[in-house]
Amino acid sequence: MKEIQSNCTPKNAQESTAQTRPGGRTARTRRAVLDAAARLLAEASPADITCAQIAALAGVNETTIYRKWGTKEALFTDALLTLSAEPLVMIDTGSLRTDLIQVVSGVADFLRTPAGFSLAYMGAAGEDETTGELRKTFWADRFAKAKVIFERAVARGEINSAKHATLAYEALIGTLHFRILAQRSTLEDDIAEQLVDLILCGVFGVAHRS
Amino acid sequence: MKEIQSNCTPKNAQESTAQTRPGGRTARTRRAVLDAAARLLAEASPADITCAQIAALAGVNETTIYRKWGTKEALFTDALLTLSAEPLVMIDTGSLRTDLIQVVSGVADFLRTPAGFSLAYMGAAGEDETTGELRKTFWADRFAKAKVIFERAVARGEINSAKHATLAYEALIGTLHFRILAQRSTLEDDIAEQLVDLILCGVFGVAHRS
DNA sequence: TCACTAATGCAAGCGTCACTTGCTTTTATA
DNA sequence: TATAAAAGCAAGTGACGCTTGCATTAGTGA
Repeated sequence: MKEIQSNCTPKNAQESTAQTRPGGRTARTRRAVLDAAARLLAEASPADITCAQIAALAGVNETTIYRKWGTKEALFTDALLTLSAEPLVMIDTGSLRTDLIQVVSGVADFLRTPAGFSLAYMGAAGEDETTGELRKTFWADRFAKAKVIFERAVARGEINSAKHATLAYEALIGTLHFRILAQRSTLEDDIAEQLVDLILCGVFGVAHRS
Repeated sequence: MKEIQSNCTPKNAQESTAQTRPGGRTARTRRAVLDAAARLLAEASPADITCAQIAALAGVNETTIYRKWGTKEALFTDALLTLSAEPLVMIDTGSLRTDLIQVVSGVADFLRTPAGFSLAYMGAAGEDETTGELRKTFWADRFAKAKVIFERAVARGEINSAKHATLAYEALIGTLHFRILAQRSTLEDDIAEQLVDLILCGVFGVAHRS
């Protein structure tokens, strides 16, 4: 019933007739809507934004939105993913600790922005199938990238195995989300260092220092 | 405008006239509604439950709900808090590790239930002032209790200071919430041990063992 | 350049649901 | 037993997600 094709994959190429027309206008409209959504998400929570507002800001008819995305949630998911897709550099900085700090502070920076909050919010509150699909692929991808960091550390001889990569990454990122969503509190500037040191050395290790 | 008094505190006792009448019927209605809400929350997500359903199941008029709680969200918050208030034992088990495992596995058990999921969900997705107030006091209370555990560990000589108590607790519980909400995945039976060992010994400590 | 049709606009409407209001009825409680 | 708080009842409001049928615009292949 819901045919969501945010990317222009002509899935029903079964019979000869179905032609898509992704040139000029379609792409323009799509971008206008996603931009409008992003701009609104920078000022309000997804729940408080209506499709009518997005359509108006994008200079597009509301109907178009529903025809292209199917549901409001699918649109937000698309918009937020577009925003979050860019960064997340994972450069080899020479040590597990600095590698992790780099990633975690990047995520923290994003979560401090309204768009970042909205992405976390949608991830937690979304109910659509679209969102469901996405959760799996999104986090699977992140965990895979995190694993690379830990495997580099194994190669360096810092740790013996990377088998705690996923749980450690979950703890790092999960704490950030927990702060932002469940507590609705802020992230300190040095939250990345704090967390990484805790997860790497543990309470015993960290607490014995001072 | 919204006068929510889930507990029967006669806040407007300023002038002589305002009388509350908390006897029999009021308490009965309140309990019926909270029970109905809890029963529905065991089968569906808060977003999918309507006040009409709750009212019907409780054998109460919908108007009564709005007069007593003001908003649907406030009602759910009240219901879920009632459910979560009971357990959370924090017995001194003799070591920091077992103390933490006890608490974390208790929380994990709760989060595996529909009510537990709903509480986490409401905590993350709720927008009401009611929910906002609650977030602060709820977590402040939990953190205080967690701190006690760490202070016992200091007294035992296990660690030097309890200053990482809150962050460690946030990492433990945050990871559980992150699993349940952001990933919508499950919690393994031994998730508490895994997490506690990670947070206590760190990746370095745990990874070097095997 | 022109015909074809995908993509969009437009207008009207549907259904649900949170929430309100004015009035009547029930029932604690002094 | 009288008073008024608490609950019932009925009707309604407004917002909003989403749909539909038809007219209009504009890519695209010939």
